[in-house]
Amino acid sequence: MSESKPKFQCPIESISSLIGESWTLLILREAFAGRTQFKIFEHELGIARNILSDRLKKLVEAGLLSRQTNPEDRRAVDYRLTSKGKALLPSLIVLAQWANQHLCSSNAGVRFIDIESGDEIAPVRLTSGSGATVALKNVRMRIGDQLVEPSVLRRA
Amino acid sequence: MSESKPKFQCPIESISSLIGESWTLLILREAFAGRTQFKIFEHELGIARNILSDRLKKLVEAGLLSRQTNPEDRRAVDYRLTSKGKALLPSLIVLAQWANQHLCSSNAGVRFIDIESGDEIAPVRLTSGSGATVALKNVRMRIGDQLVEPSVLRRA
DNA sequence: TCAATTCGGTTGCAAATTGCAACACATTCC
DNA sequence: GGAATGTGTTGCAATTTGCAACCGAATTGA
Repeated sequence: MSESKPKFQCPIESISSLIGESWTLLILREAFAGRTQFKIFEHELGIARNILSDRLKKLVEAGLLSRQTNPEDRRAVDYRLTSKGKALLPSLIVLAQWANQHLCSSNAGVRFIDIESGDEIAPVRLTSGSGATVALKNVRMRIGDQLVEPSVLRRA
Repeated sequence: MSESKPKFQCPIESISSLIGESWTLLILREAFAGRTQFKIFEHELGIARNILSDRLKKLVEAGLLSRQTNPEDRRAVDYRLTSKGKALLPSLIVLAQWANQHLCSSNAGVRFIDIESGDEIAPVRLTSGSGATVALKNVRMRIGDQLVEPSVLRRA
């Protein structure tokens, strides 16, 4: 009764079970900002320790973070982004770009820059196989081999 | 005691308060798939009606969805993506691309295509101002005017 | 025309999740 | 050795979610 579409394993659904949980996206932000320690996560986020513990465990299980005792202080633990976790950075950037444009009036928020050029990462473009830019209105969702309604972007 | 960084309004934080809530991302998926009715959302997602009601209200308040009585059946309500909501599509696509690559073993999930070319939307690239591709390892987070630790992408 | 059905909610209550504070265990510092 | 630190865990209160029953307005249909 709870699943009406068991046919396809949906990527949005699977990622939703990760970042759709409270705190997880913010923990990832901290990880991308270079934070690795439990104590730092706790302090930066103001999150309850049991919840932080739970989220870190889940992120490790999901393979986004690695958990390793800090060699210099064996009380401490380093939570580091795995390559799988790092691969999520573009998502974070696109989300931040959207939020900077549509939610945060001031532009003082988090930004992402290319250390080689010093430039800020440019607004992400959707492209087709040929590399041509694809306009939002020309994007359709395909589920399995079936196109969903073209009415999605009809009205405001 | 809960906020240690009140200086900057963080875009990740603001978007986390939206899509970091259970169901919201899935509701948006359904909206992008062209669904507009309460009853359909409920049926497709298997979500409790009070929660669905709450989430739709929040999405309308946040300006991602518009709420309009259906002119043909005045019992029904159309929830439609606003332009602000539509602008979130690239985020959804990038998240889905990540999940398709890193979470969903089978490639049978949701996909996004360009109706002009018929091609699937290509993997999103990060670019600098000049349009050159930026490698993940060259991306740094900037908070306000301060670069955060360069150690982020150090080890696996 | 008037009863039954549908749509989009709301309400009350049980179950699950989150937050808080205290505790525990190993390591490190002094 | 004793105190402090880092990373948890545990128990309990508060909040959120899920479920089922109810409700009013609009529609259907006999």
